Amino acid sequence: MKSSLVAIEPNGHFCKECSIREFSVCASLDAAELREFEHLGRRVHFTAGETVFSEEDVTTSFCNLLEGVMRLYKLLPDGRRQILGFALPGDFLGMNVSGRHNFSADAIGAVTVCQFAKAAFGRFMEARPHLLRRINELAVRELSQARDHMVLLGRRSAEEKVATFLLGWREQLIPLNGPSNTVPLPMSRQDIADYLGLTIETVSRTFTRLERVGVIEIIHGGISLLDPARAEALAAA
Amino acid sequence: MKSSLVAIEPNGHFCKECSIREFSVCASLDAAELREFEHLGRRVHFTAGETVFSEEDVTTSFCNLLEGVMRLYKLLPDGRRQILGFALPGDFLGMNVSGRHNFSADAIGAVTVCQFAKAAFGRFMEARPHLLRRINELAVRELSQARDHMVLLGRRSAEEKVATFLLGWREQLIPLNGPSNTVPLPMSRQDIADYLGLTIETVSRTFTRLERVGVIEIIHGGISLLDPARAEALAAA
DNA sequence: CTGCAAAATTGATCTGGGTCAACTGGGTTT
DNA sequence: AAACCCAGTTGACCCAGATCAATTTTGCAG
Repeated sequence: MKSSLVAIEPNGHFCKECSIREFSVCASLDAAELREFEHLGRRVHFTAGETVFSEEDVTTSFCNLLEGVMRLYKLLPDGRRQILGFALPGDFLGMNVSGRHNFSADAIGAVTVCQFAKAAFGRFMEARPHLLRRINELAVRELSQARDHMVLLGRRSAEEKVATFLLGWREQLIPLNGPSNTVPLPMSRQDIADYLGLTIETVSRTFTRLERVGVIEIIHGGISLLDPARAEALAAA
Repeated sequence: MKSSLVAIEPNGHFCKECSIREFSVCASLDAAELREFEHLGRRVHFTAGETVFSEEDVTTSFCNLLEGVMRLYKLLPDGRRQILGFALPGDFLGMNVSGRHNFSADAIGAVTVCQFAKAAFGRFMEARPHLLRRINELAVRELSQARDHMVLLGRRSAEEKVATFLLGWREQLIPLNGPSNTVPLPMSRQDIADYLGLTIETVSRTFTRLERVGVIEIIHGGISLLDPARAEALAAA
């Protein structure tokens, strides 16, 4: 699980060709700034299950997810896990106020990130309020998602949780893959359970029930959303 | 419940005498800026149970809580409620990215806020990156709290939830009242239940149980924390 | 003080989702 | 192709916390 051997590419990378440039923090930078910016970041690869950073680690760098999916989570001392969310390409990770990460992040499958030394990034941002504004915008959006998730965790039934998750995940994938009723689920059932505050068995049973009533079809590596309207209704949106 | 008659003070208010200046966003402003800033805000009073703003309302103003306690919450269509948190003096409310509030806020008891027109505040902030930085810092701190609360809602037992809440609320009150084992609880049992994802009966029973084992004493308008160490242990921090 | 309504507590019972355990099936190793 | 592994599914049973139903307590208005 621990990140042991990590490939770091030599710094021959150009932001202007970056696939996520228009989604991420970098979207706020102009051509001249990008040229300076690309010297700050270096691409780093992780394989399935590797930990990119851990809660309570001192934050030495921020990172921008380029490829792959990550799970963001917190652990209780006795090992109970709550997954806070799944990160997708374009997500910017590492902002905090204490100087330490306040959650952990693992690669689900292969992952590439663009890593920035905290100090250098901070200096670069110092003189560029538009970058700060962009980061603030992302933080506020994330807060809004966190609030929605609190409602889900505190007040929704298992079936509502699963339906809400499937619809929300489909939504999250739109900027990457375009809209589709075929929803890939790269994370395990255990990950889904820990995201929804359920057990793996309850998630599995709920999937089967949703399939039996014709709302979804369980396919290899994901689900197919057969009846989105019905799913919306079950989600009690 | 709806805010009907609201007292608005004439604008004879000076920031430099404001009780929360050093805690809140205003902490980032210098004397000259404060003089300009104080023309933007106006004090508004609310009485117990009044709604300060509602989810989905277009955001026309931000506000800074000056006195009193507020509950911040979201409702599901069928009336289930999740309280996201309790706001205390110094808290800055209203930041969002969609132009609409993404939660509702009620006064618990009498409340005074310092209200800023969104446009004017935005213009003021435009030229002052340090204010933006301060707001970002508050957003990031709030995100961290939201993540902790997700863990509580998704993975903790009723007893852990209640113990965690009491300790957390005591902590939150320190900047206002100083440290104390006498913890006022201005919110109702129902509010606590909706904050913790429990029912009012479970909260009540858990309080009684904690009292029976000598961890707390239930007093008028709050509790007294008799055995903080034991409470920490029950909270499974 | 009296009467009433809202908030809180307590008890009895029920149930959604957890726990424990067995089984299935696809993928990998030998 | 046999042996194994591990994620996922399914079934049987259980229990923490919800629900339902009285009380009891508190806060106030008259």
